Amino acid sequence: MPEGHTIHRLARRQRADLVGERVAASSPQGRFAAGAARIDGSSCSATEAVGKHLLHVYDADLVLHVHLGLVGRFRRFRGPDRPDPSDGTRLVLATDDVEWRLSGPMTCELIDPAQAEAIRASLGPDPLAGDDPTDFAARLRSTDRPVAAALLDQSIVAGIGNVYRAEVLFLAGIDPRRPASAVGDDDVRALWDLAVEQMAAGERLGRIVTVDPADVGVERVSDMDRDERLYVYKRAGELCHRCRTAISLVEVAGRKAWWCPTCQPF
DNA sequence: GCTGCATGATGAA
DNA sequence: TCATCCTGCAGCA
Repeated sequence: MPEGHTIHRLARRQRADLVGERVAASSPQGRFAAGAARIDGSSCSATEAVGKHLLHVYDADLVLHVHLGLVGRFRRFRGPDRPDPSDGTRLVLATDDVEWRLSGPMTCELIDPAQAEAIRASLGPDPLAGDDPTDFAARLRSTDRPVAAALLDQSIVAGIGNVYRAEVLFLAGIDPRRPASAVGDDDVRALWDLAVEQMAAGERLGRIVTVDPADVGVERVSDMDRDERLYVYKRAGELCHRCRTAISLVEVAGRKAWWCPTCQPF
């Protein structure tokens, strides 16, 4: 489930679990054996999320860089009854009482602080990092590509993935195919504010829920059915929670984009 | 048991 | 634009 909110949540929880602790690192799968050996026994001094990139700092300026990609997962285990790590476990980071297991990452590597800085520099502003909306506006406006393509471009805005792009465009009332350069000032600001609000909610909740409970006739998020938690994502042909129009599907930037033709005018 | 995805990104064509 | 990589799991037979 890796969009930016997932990575920020991981950084926060791993900070509480690992920072200041001596960490035992290993690679059951073997593919990161050399890297794990370099971390093993050292102390974690910081964890940080930058868009969809996760960084840990260990002794001697050793930076662990993880990008989960589409299928990567970090799972937390504690207590006496822990299942054996799956065969695909690339990395285990363990303290005396808690253990994090990484599987399927697109990237898992050791880098130095300069390389970490290069990653930060390659990314646009991150809605979950308190970054600058003006910077977002300038970057978004600089392209004629469809706004839905721009929102997935990590150098324009860091951390948005396919779910949030669909949901934020719905909430802002913008057709995904509208050229980014033609999105008005108020709409650009709304996109940013909605991304901040929704991704922060996702970070707290540990999953993406964008629907206002009132729109589906319940009082709390916890009362919503699984298929009611999103307005448009993966809902082609189903009815819009707000206006009952059938949700449409279009491909933008090689990824599926769902939208409501009534709520999201071109 | 097998197949086909999936909230991502890249490099070749 | 397409093929490819990374893994786990749901939905099948």
